[in-house]
Amino acid sequence: METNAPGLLLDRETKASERPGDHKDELRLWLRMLTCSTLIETEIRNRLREEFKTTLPRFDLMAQLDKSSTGMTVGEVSQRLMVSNGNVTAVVAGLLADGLVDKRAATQDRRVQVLTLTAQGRKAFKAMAERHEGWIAELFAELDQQQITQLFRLLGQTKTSLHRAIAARADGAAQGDA
Amino acid sequence: METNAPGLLLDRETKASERPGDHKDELRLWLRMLTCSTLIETEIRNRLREEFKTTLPRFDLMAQLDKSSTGMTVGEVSQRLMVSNGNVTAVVAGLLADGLVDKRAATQDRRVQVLTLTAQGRKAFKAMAERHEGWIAELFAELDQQQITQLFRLLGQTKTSLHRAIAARADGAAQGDA
DNA sequence: CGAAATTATTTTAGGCCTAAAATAATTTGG
DNA sequence: CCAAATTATTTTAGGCCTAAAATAATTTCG
Repeated sequence: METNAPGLLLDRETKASERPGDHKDELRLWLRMLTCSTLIETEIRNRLREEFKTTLPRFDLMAQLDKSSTGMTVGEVSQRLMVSNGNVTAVVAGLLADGLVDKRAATQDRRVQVLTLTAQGRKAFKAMAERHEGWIAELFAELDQQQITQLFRLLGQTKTSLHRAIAARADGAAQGDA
Repeated sequence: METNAPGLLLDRETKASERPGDHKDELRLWLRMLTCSTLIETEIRNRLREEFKTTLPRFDLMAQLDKSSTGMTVGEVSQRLMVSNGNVTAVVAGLLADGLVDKRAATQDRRVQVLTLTAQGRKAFKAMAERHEGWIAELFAELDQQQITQLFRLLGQTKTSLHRAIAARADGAAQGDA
């Protein structure tokens, strides 16, 4: 059961109580998470390039559009992907040139550009998404279902913690501005 | 204790046994991990820019050099940071210009460029590293020591799984070449 | 109504990053 | 020895990404 026996792992990894003001564990955790993310991202980039001659940003953008039947605005895509508006504009330009995405001004508010996948885009995405899902499963293959669930849950708590810490600091900065 | 009561979370998240060939859980896990990494990375980039007028790649490169007393070659830094040699060359150019890093050809093998932090670079890094460690702790503040340890361990297993899957595919490709 | 403020997107300038080609130095094997 | 192969780094061309400024359209409110 791997019970965290005191005197073994814990002694070497978590003696926070003995080191007040020390936050090395959090740092090590972050570096390890970054390593995992980078390994996955790099591998997926390579495979997308080799098998589909495309890039991760393009794939990610198409994935967002694929989830929406009615199309999405530049701003919505930008928020979902956590990238700038200008970046969406640029990536969309490439997809437009390849006929994978359609862009048109909304009829009621002509500031807004609505993006949708073309039929070709939907077809291309479907093929890529299927392979992509398999690649991810391959990469996580050594984790069993329980570990996946556990990791998913811990990352959920991490996400909550991050959102709160980031919001708290943004509030502080806004206060400072006033 | 959050015991994973069947019928609640598990029913919605992990019915892999009922969906053969389905790998949605791994995909969701990856997307959540990516969200966490991106949130942290973006926040750290912003704080480094606002408080120290520097960038994450520069900070990361200085962090590597700081850990080495004798200096590191371009290739070693490139491997540790998981970026291309060319990228190291470019980032180092900026740090050289700012007097934070020193670069000199090794005496015994003049192909090799040895990088070290200057006194100014070490001092600047020390100040940033201290703040950086605090920021990371802040971001993970809502996780207790046990959750940190657990997450660290699960990510360790993930890392192993990733390395094996990536190596396996590289081997396959090498076979295919022969 | 119409000027000012707001909102959505694009443009611009600049840094990061990669793969592939080029350069430069060293090692190897005939 | 010396030509070929190898190794380390840099250069090049091009895509991604951001912040800030610019543009364009809509909304608000006096």
